[in-house]
Amino acid sequence: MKIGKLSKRSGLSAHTIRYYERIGLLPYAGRDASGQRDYDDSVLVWIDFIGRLKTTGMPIADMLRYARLRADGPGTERDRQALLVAHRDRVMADIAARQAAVTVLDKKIASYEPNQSKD
Amino acid sequence: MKIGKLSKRSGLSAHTIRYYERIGLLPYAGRDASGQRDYDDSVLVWIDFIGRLKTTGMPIADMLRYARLRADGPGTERDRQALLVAHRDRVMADIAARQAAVTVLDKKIASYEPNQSKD
DNA sequence: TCTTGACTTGGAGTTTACTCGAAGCGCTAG
DNA sequence: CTAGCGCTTCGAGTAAACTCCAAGTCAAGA
Repeated sequence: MKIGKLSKRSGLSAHTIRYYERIGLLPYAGRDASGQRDYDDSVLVWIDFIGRLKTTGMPIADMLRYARLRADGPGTERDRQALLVAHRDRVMADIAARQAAVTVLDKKIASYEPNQSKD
Repeated sequence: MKIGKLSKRSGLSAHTIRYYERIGLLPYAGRDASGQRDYDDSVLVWIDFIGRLKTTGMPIADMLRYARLRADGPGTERDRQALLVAHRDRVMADIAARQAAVTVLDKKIASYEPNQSKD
């Protein structure tokens, strides 16, 4: 699969895919005879995972640390787990803060309601 | 209250407070005899509210639109409500996406657990 | 054969939201 | 009375994460 196809399938722009490769967030893709990147489906799994990290607000620098541990292979599992646990805890706190904010928003929204039921 | 005190009480830096005033997110503060900003407590309520909007990822441009409607006074309630409702819906979708991501993270975290209970 | 469109690289530009610096003025504690 | 802190304005600088551009290559279809 070439970069255009991967772009469509992953939802990332071709620009972004090259950028991610450049900074090391995506593994260096093999090139075909004419120098174009050639991907197999397995990269989609990784892109989906880093997409989850991104959705939850992890900075690229942290994703890179995870990616490097992963690339270092066996022996790094504990570190990888610790990294994810710390992140998950931050995410849960963040979700709680957003939910609290929604409560405030809901009150404000209700306050704009013409109070039609006074009985 | 001067800017230093407000900074401590609001959690925003003095720089940020001036920046917010400059762009119109905070109302133009009255100055005392020597030209220094003088605040009363009511501004804290507004700062708290825009803090909620910020927590939920609203861009400053959108907060500005809300702030302007608010400044325009009566007659804009419907627009303000609509703006907040649209935002709240986005926030709820966002929270759901984060929660789904946490589920994925939890699975990944569990997969790093040395599987000690096999029975 | 010619053209079209996707691809390559390196580097520059963009957006958002701050964040800081410079130069200067005024209140207050020692 | 003077040192120093906190304030003023305006403008420049920063960080993150893309996003785009220029110049060139390559393969496939009319």
